[in-house]
Amino acid sequence: MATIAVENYLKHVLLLSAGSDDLVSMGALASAVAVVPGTATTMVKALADEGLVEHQPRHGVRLTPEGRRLALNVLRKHRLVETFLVNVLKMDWAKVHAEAEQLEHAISDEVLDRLDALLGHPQTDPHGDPIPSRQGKLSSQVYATLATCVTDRGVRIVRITEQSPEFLQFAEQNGLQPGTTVRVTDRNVPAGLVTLKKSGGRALALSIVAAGKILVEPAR
Amino acid sequence: MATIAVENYLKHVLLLSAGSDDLVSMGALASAVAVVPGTATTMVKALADEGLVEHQPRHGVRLTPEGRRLALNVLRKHRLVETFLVNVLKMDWAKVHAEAEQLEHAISDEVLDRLDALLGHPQTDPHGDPIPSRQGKLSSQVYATLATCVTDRGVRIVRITEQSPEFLQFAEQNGLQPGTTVRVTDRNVPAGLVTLKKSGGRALALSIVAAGKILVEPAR
DNA sequence: GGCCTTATTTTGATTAGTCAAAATAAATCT
DNA sequence: AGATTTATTTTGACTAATCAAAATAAGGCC
Repeated sequence: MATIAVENYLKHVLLLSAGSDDLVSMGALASAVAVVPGTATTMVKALADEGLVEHQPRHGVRLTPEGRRLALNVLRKHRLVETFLVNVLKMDWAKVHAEAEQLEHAISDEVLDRLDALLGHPQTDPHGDPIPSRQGKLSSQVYATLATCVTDRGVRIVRITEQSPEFLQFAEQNGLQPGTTVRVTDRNVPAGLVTLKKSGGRALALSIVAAGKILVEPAR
Repeated sequence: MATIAVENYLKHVLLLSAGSDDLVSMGALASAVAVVPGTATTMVKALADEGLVEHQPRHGVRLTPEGRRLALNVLRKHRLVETFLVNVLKMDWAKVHAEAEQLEHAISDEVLDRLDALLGHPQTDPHGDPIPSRQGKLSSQVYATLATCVTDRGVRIVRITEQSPEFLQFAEQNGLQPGTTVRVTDRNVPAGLVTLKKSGGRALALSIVAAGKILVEPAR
C-alpha cells in the first residue's frame, strides 16, 4: 500500500498537471508538497522505480496510468471528505482543506463509497471542484448542483440532468428552469433537505436527491 | 504533536491497564501494538523521556497524567468513529474496528466534537464500551442506550436518565419502563430516528435524543 | 559562443520506527 | 541454592523520508 507521502506526491503531480499531460517541474512539485527540491528528486526517482510516474531527469515528471489511478482516488477522498465536513458537519469552509488533507490518507474505499452515497453522489465539492468518479473519471467542466453549491450566494440554474417528465414538470411548476437565479438558504444533509429562495422571493424546499439533479453556476 | 506510533502505544497502555494503575508488562504491550519486544522497550524509553509514561525497567510501564490525557483522547476518537461508522454509515460491525484504527489518528478535535454532537453525545459505542468524555472521564460501568446499543437484539431497559415529568410520562405511556425488553429494529441517525419493537409486538419510533436517555443492557 | 542565472541532482547526515539476535536479569522449579 | 526457563533490554543494522549544501546541467543573454 502507498504511504501517506507517496499519496501526497501523486496527488500534487495530478493537481499541477491540470488536465494536460505536460511534465510537472520538480520545483513546482517540491513546493507543493513543501519539501526542498532535493527531497522531491529522491522521491520521484523512487516513484519511477515503482512505475507510478515517468521521470525525465532535468525536465520533470508525469503520472503513469497506474499513478494517475492512485492519485485520482486520493483526490476523490479529499473532495468527498471536504463535502462531508461542510455539508454534514457544518464546518467552516476555510478549515476543511487542512482536515481533509489528513483524512484523505486514512479513509478506506468502503467508507468512501458509503460517504459518497450519504452525500448523494455529488459531482463537485462545495467549491465547485469536480470529484473524480469511482472509476477514475474526472470531468474538467462540471457544474455544482443545488446539493453541493455554496450557500447564501446567487447561483444560476444551468441544466436539469434528470430527464423524466415527472421531474421536469415538478421543476417547471416550481420555477426551476435553466436561467433562473436562486439562492440556497439552508442545507440539512442529515434530514436530506435543501431550502432555497428564488430572486422573486418565494422559499422552496426540496430533497437532496432532487437538488443534486439541478446543475448551477455562480450568478456572476 | 504525537505521531501515529506514539498514539498507538499510549492507547494500548491505557487499554491494557484496564482501569487500575498497575504496571503493564512490556511483552503484553509489544504484542498489543504488534512489534517485537525490543521495539517496545525502545519506544517506551522515548515516551518516558517525553514524560508520557513512567517506565520501571524490567517491570513495566504506566501512563503519566499527561500520557493518560492523550490516550483517552485517542480512545475517544476511536470509539466515536466506530459509532459513526455503524450508526450513520451502516457499516458491518466486524469491519469498523480496523477502519477506526486508521481514522483515530487523522481526525481533529474539532471534527470529533461535531461528530459527537451529530451522534447525540453517546456514552458508549455499539459494543457497550464506554466513550471517554471530552474532559477525559471514562466511566467503567456505563450502559448503552437505545441510541447506541446493538440493533436486532433484545435489550432490557435499565434506567431513564431524564427525570422531567413530561419525559417520564411519555416513556410510561409507551411502555418504556425499566425491566421491559425491547429490540431496536432500525436506527436512522441522519433522520434522527430510532425504531423499536417491544416483545409484546407494537412498533414505536422515537428521536435519537430521547433514545439516548434510556439506558439498556443486553437481555441475557 | 561563452558567461551567468536558475533549476535540478548528488552527497552526506539526521530522525522515527522497526527487526534480529545476543546479552542480561528475574522468576520458577526441583 | 543452583539450574533452567522466561521476560526484558541492548546492540547493530535497516527503511522511509527528510534537510543542507555542494555539484551539475540547461537556458537565456549579451
